[in-house]
Amino acid sequence: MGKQMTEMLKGTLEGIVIAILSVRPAYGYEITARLREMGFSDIAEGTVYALLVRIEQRGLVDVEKYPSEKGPPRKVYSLNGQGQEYLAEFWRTWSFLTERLEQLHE
Amino acid sequence: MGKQMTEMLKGTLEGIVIAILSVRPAYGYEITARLREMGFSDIAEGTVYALLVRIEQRGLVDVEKYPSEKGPPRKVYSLNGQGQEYLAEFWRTWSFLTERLEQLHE
DNA sequence: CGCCACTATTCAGTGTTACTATGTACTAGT
DNA sequence: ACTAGTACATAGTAACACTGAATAGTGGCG
Repeated sequence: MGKQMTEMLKGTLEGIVIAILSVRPAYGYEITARLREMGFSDIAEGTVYALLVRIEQRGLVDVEKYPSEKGPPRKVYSLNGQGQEYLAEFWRTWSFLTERLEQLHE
Repeated sequence: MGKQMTEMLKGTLEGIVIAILSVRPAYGYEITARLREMGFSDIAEGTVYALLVRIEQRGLVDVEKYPSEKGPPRKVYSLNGQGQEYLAEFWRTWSFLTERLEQLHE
């Protein structure tokens, strides 16, 4: 992945993952796969898991473990109230930024 | 400034400053002022100067010193060929990101 | 059985970036 | 002298995504 993308993802990847969770609960492996489908082909699994630990510690998501048919149990993350607030704030910040950048892009 | 904005600026602030320079050459103090006019009210001067040092070291800009009526000489930065390439790449990356996020935002 | 592929999570170490909080330096106005 | 405004610089910090590996469970194949 380009270095620019790496830097630009800082702050936005978190929002992206939380937006994914706002649709419906999901577990790490699944989220990674969905990101790849979206075109973020080079996001490492490790990156996603680290991010999930962070948002869990901040209390934005609730976690439950479910057995998996294949492999270790899944940790399923679901967005809670705080997470939804965070998401709303994320979209506000994002809109602010896109407006300024569109102006610059002419 | 919000923590979200701080993180989201990583990677984009550089692009914003370079986009500003693509319009016409400018010096640090001036760029800071322009950012504030744009609504980035809490971007510290130190942040901008550090960023300018970085992009100079990467060879994206040319630098010339001009005496100022008030205060120390101005370091005027102007975008060179490499900088323009970088800017083009920046817009491509930004477009990719906005497309995915708009999809998520529904 | 032993090996591989796929599923699923975790973690230590690294590099980059923006912020905080200063410090330096020059000029003009009071 | 003192203050305000202009202009640049920098050491230290926090946060984030990446690299590269390790661990663990299941099923299929030769």
